[in-house]
Amino acid sequence: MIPLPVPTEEAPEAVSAKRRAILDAAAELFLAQGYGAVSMDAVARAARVSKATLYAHFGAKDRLFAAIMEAGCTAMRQGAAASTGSLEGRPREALTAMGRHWLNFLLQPRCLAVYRMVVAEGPRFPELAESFHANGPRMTRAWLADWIAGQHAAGRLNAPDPERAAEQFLSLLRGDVFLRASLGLPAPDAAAVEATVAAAVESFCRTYSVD
Amino acid sequence: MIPLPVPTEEAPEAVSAKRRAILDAAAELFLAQGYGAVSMDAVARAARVSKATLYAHFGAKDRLFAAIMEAGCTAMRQGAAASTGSLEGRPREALTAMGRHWLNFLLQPRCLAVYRMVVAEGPRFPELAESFHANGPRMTRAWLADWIAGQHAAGRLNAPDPERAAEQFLSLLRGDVFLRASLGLPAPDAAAVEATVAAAVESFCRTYSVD
DNA sequence: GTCTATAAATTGATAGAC
DNA sequence: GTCTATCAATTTATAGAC
Repeated sequence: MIPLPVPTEEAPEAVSAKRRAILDAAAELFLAQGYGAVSMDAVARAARVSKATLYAHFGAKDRLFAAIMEAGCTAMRQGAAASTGSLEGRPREALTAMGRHWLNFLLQPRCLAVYRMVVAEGPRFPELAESFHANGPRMTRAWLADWIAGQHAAGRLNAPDPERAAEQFLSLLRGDVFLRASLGLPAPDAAAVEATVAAAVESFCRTYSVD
Repeated sequence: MIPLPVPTEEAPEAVSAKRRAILDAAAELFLAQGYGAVSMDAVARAARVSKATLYAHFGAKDRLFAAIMEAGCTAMRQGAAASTGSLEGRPREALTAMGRHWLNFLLQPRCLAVYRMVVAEGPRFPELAESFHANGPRMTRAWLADWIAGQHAAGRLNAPDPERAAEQFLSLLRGDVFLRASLGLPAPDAAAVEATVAAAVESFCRTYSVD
């Protein structure tokens, strides 16, 4: 399981302690309670900083929020890279390992919180939704499609449309487990996750294996 | 066949005109802007009603919101019923018709808004998330699984685990199209929708057709 | 039931001292 | 850069008249 790094936009050395405290506190509050429910007062209190300091670093509430979420999108990309990087061996084994890795990444509370915020505040922050999709789902699919294309060329898979095949595998992986988790319903147990991965791999292989 | 519950919308006669106006105005505002961004003042203004009247009917903001969203969940069930009700004929044709219907339903602005609100406010309204999942995804899957089980028994499909098969078909249907739409990104065109449905049906049939 | 008017608290944001 | 103190606007919610 990949630990989702604490959202950090700037190099730790270059960030003052106050700014770091603000970013940490704001990330925790925003991701837990949403944009509208968090006041600048609450952020200042949690960061043990005055409101004036808060506004000295980030000019407005929406700019602070955007900074937090942008960092969250960057973290998404790291998770995607870690998952797709594990594509080795024959298709069935490679997909099982990658699928297990990716789904467990998606189900992390931090990752779910980022997803929830992007869905919730998409209309208010359009560029945030685009950044999230580009760094998360689109990038993962591109990497997976690239691997599938290689397997197709090598004759180990029969997938003339790698992008579509990648999309389908990732959709199968999310399944009801991710849907429930994104709604905040009780977390699924490890067996449910494993069963979803196994079923996704089985379905994918039946669809795209060489006959 | 699972009994098809009749949508329980409040009888129009039993609802006063003011209450109706409040519900309509609040639904439009909440679904468009979210819980935190909508003030009771704005609802009263949009419904052409005083705030005191608003509070006479619904004691507090969260109760009004809950009423709106509960109605939204009921609407989900209607959409699910309409989609799964069209399962007729041979598997491939039935699934194509049902899939097209269901995905187009999911992509409606109203449906997306409900989904977005449930995801966003799930932590604040836990019973809302449960109601949404029960009336939407879970019910659709149950109906589809029931149909799949019938096809399996009739020897037209090979799906020993109908619940899993139904989950996979619905996951394939959502695909990237629904993901993008839920994030508020530019709406997909009809061709993309149709291609997703066709690919889902193709994949499902390869996985679960009788050999 | 419905309204006008207002209470009481909180919000995002700033001025000015150090 | 950081603080205390405060502004003006807005928030949820409620009295009291009709």
